[in-house]
Amino acid sequence: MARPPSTAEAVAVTTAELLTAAQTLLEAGGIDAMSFRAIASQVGCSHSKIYSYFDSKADLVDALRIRSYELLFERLSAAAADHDDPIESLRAIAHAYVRLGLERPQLYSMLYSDDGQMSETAPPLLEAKVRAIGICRDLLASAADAGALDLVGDPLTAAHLFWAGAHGIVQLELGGFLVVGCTLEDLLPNLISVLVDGLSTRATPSN
Amino acid sequence: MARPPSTAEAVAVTTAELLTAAQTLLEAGGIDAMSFRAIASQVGCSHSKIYSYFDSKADLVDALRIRSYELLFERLSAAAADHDDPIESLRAIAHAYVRLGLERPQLYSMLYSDDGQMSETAPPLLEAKVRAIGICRDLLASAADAGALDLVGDPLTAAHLFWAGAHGIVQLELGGFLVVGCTLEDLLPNLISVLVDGLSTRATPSN
DNA sequence: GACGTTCATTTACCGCTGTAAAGATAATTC
DNA sequence: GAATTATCTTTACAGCGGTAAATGAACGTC
Repeated sequence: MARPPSTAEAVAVTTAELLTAAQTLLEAGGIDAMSFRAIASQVGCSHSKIYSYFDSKADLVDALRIRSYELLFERLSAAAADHDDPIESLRAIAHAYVRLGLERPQLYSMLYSDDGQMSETAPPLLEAKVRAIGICRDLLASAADAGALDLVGDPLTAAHLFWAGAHGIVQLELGGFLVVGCTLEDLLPNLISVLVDGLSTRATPSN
Repeated sequence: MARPPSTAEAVAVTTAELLTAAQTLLEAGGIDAMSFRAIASQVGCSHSKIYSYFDSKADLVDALRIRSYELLFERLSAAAADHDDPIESLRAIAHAYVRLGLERPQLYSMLYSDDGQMSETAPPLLEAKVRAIGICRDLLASAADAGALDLVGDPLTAAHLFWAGAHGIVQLELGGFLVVGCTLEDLLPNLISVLVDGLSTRATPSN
């Protein structure tokens, strides 16, 4: 009777194209360079077309956040899989986390920029976060089970301490907050050993 | 022979008025509510007048950042002065830091929002940061001197760990990143004790 | 094959932003 | 009062996110 709507596939393809263009612009020129007009120009369409795929700019940014959390998840998973010892895996994911922040600062900053309040796309965003921090929590639990760590609190709280510390260090570095005399190369190993030591009731100093 | 330029006092007064209006708007309605036109409307002048006192919006925001760092410095100083024991002062400033973030989220978020690159007003901004973190560094040094803490690294690095951890926790809370089952009230005491314990070679578990 | 119908896209417009230049005002000296 | 100069307001502009009307293209039906 009428023209059938686009297939879900076609929509997904276009959505991915838009997100890729947005990400490219973001990483090349910062958040201000990621305008609807610039995205449209990049993919060769009008800016109004984007509204057929995202209700608002906040929604597009949320979708880009989810995508970035999945990238983070992959990086952390790969880093964790490189080691058998859970403590070594913890070190590895901490380094991988910081590395992502340093290599792709604009993408990283976007992860934590709260454009006003939580948007409607919040549930999948939360899932992406939970999966990412779940890696850290599971490693801590494994380390505790294996006796390599005497965890005082629960693993989830401990994982949040790792998360907060790693994020804090990255943000201090990216924002130029590190006071002269203190470098990220100093901070990261210190943070890891301090957390590993401090999270144990019987602290055993490590390197 | 001609109209004399405004006195430095008058300029300072108007500058302060503009900053106060900007801060009010920021804390009431978020960063988007802090437009030049809104600021001008608040102080009763035209929006272009602001350019006689700040070269750009980035400069105005930088000035507001410096002002906010001074507020942070005062809060931390007051918190530290409340105790004789440097370790207790450390706990106090950590709580004061987090409290400021929770009480004034918009102001706090602005402290760490890097509008593009470092602006021209960077030097005074850096000074404000150094003064703020200096409080923490001095307390750590005092604790180490008094034998209350066996500091492994130098106090400045340790202070950055406190800073990074506290900032990370605040940002996780403000951004709604805390996974269900983990609250800020759990995290903050944990962070403090973990850092205090972990920063000592001979860790002595505390509450 | 021409016709409506329906979706997809473009065009045009709105109010807003930061910014810059032009015009008006106010304050001083002669 | 005239001239001068600093300050302020007005006006204008390009770009933004967002919306609605106008256009274009693909389809099922006759």
